[in-house]
Amino acid sequence: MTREEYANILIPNVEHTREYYEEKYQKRNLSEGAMVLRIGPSPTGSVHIGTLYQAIVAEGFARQSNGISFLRIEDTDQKREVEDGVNLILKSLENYDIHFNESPLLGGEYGPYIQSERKDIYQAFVKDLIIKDLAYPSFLTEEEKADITAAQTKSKGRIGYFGPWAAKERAMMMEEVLEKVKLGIPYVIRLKSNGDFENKIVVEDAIKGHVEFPENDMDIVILKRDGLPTYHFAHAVDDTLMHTTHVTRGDEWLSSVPVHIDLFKTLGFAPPIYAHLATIQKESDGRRRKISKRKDPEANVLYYSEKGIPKEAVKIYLMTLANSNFEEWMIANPNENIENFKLDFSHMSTSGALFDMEKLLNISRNYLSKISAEEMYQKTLNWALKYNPEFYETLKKNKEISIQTLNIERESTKPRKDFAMYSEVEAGLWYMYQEKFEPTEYEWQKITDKEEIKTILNTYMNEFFCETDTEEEWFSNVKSCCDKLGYASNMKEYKQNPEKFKGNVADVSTVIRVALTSKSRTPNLYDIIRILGKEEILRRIKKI
RNA sequence: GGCCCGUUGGUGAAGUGGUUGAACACACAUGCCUUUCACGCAUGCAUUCAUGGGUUCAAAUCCCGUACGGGUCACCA
Repeated sequence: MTREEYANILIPNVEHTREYYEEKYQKRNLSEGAMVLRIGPSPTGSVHIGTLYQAIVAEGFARQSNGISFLRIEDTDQKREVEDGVNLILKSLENYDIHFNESPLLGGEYGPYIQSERKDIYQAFVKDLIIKDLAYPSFLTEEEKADITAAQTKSKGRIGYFGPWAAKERAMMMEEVLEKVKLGIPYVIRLKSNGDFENKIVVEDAIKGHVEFPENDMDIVILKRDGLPTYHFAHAVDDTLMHTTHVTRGDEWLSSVPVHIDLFKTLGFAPPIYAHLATIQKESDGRRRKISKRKDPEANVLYYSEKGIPKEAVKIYLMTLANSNFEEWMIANPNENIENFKLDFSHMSTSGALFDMEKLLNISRNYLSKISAEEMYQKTLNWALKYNPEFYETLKKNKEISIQTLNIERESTKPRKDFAMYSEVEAGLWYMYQEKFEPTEYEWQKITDKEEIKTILNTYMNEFFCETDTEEEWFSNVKSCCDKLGYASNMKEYKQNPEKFKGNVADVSTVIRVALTSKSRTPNLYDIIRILGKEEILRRIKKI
């Protein structure tokens, strides 16, 4: 029996050969320096913040080098796959305006872009390795594996399937193997590693720099019982056939690099450039760890949608984590599109950053303060449609007043920074709506005496209020009102002799403010008065 | 346990042997401005770069040890 016939029995029904696929996926025709990067999420649910981070990085490098970025769904673990997982990923990334050149939806010359649809490709390469005696079937049961690990732990040796531990199965005769196959004993295919643990290999990681490892000598599984490849094998085959130039991925993969180098060598491939990104971390109970979807709500990108944290802010924040010089660049180029920032591996952190919600919200506040009131309204409306239907209706009904209110002190060089999330907008707008103004309490400050409040409001409305006043006129009228009632209209004078006055202009303004809005903190009172209009003001004052 | 990576204020960090008395941003504190709030402005916040040694005229930067943190050692990615 030839090795080819042998391989055919071990991996039956493989349509094409390795040569066929190598011929099919020709080198990409790209300009000098063009980078090809990929992002390979598993369809295990909604997108992780780390996946978004990697997507931004991969897409950015590709775009800036006139290269290619593509999305490849890594669904070789069918147990973990969730319903509609592929769609969830596609939608979330689209929502963040990350545009790949190739993906399962867009297609492309190097597809399929879903690993489970590439089964034949992997098997063709595995078959080739078996023919060349570089891979072999392994019938090891769970118990046998556990026994090996136990023995290795006991003798304080290295853990894994290598050297003496693998010798027996490595040396198994074809006949013996075929007999087991005939009996229906399940098996996987393992790599027959030629590595030597005593040898050192050196890898130049684009981020971590010079890293030295012992050579891999583990006979790792390359094809699982279900006929699908392991991550390691799929990585070597796919990134070669898809002509990836730079593999960006989380640094939890760093210690797998020797395995991957071994695989590339055995397959006769040239390895790509690796760039291991530090993972985003989270601190809990005084310990740092990788941010996790299971434990940390903010690890899930859906969280930001729900809270109404703008996607633009999330992207900016992730950019500050990606490149330490990004923030400075952004301050120096306030009107530039962030996509024009040139990413650079040398400015990427080698150690994982703690996720900083405060910082994100600050970025968000700045971002939202700079967009137009119209845009702010529209974005809030979009958010509310999905997450706050009641507020959506109110917003829709009160479009003009909402935009006017959102515009208070906005179109200046130093706009207000009231909102970090769309979900906060309601708290800043409700008191402006006629039908919603049913305050449960008034936040009176220094002046709380009912009679005094009444006096102030009546005097102001009857003698000093004029609907057509400019802001200067308006405020000077407020001051006149103060003079009449024994309050200081000039703050400096008041500070010099506070005992000479009942209070000051701030106290009087506050009474008017609280009477009209129920709140002690609001944007500019003059603008609020203009927006509400005389009729509504009178109604609100009468209410008190 | 083996292997690997990391360690500069509360946080992200700049820093590549000598204008660093350690930038910048967030947070925090105080003050100023001010009709509230927000904005803005000013000041403060690491006598020191995990730690011990070494090299050097000179070290956060180079070398070695130690400690601590993280990752990995699956038919998961």
